[in-house]
Amino acid sequence: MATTIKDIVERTGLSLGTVSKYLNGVSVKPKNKVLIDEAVEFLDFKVNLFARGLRTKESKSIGIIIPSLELTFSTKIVAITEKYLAQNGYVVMICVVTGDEEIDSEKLQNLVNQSVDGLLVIPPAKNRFLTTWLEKMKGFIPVIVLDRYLESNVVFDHVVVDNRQAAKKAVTRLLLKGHTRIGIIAGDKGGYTSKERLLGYQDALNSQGVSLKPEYIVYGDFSKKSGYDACQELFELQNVPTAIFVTNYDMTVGALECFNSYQKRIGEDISLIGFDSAEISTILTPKLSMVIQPVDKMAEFVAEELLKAIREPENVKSKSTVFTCELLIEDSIQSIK
Amino acid sequence: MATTIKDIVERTGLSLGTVSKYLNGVSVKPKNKVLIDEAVEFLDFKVNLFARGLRTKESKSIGIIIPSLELTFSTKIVAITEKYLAQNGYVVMICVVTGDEEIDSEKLQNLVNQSVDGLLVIPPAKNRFLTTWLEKMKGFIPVIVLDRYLESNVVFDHVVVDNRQAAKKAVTRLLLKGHTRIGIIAGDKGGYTSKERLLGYQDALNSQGVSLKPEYIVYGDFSKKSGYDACQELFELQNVPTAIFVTNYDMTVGALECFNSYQKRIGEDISLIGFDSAEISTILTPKLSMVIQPVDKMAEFVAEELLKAIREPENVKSKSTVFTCELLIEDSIQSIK
DNA sequence: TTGTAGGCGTTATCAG
DNA sequence: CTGATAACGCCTACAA
Repeated sequence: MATTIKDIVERTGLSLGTVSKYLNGVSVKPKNKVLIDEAVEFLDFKVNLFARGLRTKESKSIGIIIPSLELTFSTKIVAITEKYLAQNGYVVMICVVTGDEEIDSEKLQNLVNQSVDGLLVIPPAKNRFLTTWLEKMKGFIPVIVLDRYLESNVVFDHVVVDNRQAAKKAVTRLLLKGHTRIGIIAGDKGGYTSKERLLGYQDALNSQGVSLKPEYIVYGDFSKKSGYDACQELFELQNVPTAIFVTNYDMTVGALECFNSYQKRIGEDISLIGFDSAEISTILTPKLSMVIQPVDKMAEFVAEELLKAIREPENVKSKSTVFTCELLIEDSIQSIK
Repeated sequence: MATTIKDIVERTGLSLGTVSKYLNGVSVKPKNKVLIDEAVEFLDFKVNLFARGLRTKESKSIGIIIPSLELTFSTKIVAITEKYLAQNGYVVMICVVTGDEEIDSEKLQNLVNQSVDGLLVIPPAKNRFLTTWLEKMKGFIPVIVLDRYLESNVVFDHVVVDNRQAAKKAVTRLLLKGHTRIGIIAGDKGGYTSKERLLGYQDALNSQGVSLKPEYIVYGDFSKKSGYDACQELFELQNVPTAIFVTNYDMTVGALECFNSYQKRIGEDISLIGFDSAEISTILTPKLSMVIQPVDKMAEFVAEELLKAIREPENVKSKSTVFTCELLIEDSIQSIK
């Protein structure tokens, strides 16, 4: 392995400084340029990032902290940012956090030990520990937080979606189709995203003058299983809702399974709107209506933002950026006759 | 940032060597132990992996090379290995390769520049370039190849699934239900996985004495769209098959969309067996029959294997490990009356 | 534009 | 068991 700058020096007869400088973009005599290029090629030279990092403190790597890789949302964010960052010479390190402090603290430790140049974070529902950890990190490297706000006195750079508006739009659509008994499968009671989506639900009811029935609000925890359970709860009400709004992807899958178990037909028996992934929509009969987050745009935005922050740390100001969701309407919602 | 061993030295009055050794597990006087521990705690010392790496050549990181993050198979492998490796102090770097030589070569370059300690590879269909690149790497760090064999004179450590057997089992099941007009949506013509699964299909027909009809074999490229197109092709045959076997996840999704477009009912109109993901199975009505790869087991196995290879490079021998798929039977296949 | 030399934070060797 | 000292490979003043 290991051909070093010294080898280049030997082959070219130039000095260490000159070679190093050229390798870092400082201009040298055209003749030497050719000389070095040839040597680099011939010796198959690669910089040793350890040595470079020891001096520069830069690792050319980005840490991505996510709650799971089994959620299309996180996965897509990773996929797209990886592509973008790679184009700029960065490598992406994955760190899946669970919310369990003991496990997470060690993993985060490993990550920061690698001296990542920046952090992209999709916080899990339970993020107390992560938040305080990030507060410490923020002093040293850029941190961008995606998807949900962190409850912290420190101001982070946030990129989120207009959850409340999106939920309102979805539920309003149901109302306009004549539904009044509308169930909502909300996320965990405390969570920001969860709260916002629930507020949107209430907004919609309010603005259409439909009264809120508490039994139609069921809480899950954004997991598939909780979606199933919540859906079941709704099915077993005296007055089963005529439409259900599920507020994230996994719970949508859970609810669909529940529809299956109870042999309820989507649309015909009960209308359904899900969240997040268009892909799942198209394989169902009828197709599923969905609130779609602009994941691609968001991912590209955060990647750009992060690179900017790394390159020009001086003029970074933490701000909130809000993206708008789209409503995909299919036959899974039908009019009440 | 940056508290270094020197700071510990200052605080404890010990020497650099002693502190470093203790930090690396060499035993020291109990009294000094306490002293160092206290200082580490107090000063919040963290090793600088740049400096360490410069000496040891180890980065405590693993590179994972995958064709996509949007395939459950790859994603799951990443998720599970990340968990396992993290427990052992390793960090995971993602590198998505496309098959496009120009892009890939740069990304792979970045990855190896990070001096990863090992490589976990799920090769894309087009892997000529990757293969020659891996051949070079194999001399320096452990490489484990997952999912498909590489066509190379160099012997790699391979972990695959009994594709042929699995396909045979699936198709046999269809035959036993009385189907004789069985379509197969195969992957790309050249690919290893693709070929094996097709061979299994042929095995099944042969062993049941059913003659092979070429028009029932349609090739895709393992992408969703190609699954749709292939399925369409089958639908438009004079003699539409009574059952279809789709040979990977994405094409299964594509085929399902096609069923939707053509208003074909799964099971009732045409029986269907898909590949890979149990999750998708349960949200459909009727549930989808599937060939299920033991992803979890495989992932854990490769992670262990890789760590072993890193720790004891001396007694590594490249071998092939084959895992067995399971057949999940649901109502998406029905008997021919 | 080029060359020289010092140091980044660790580990490893070798005496003590 | 402990302590000094020399690398590891690169960048970056500074001087030429």
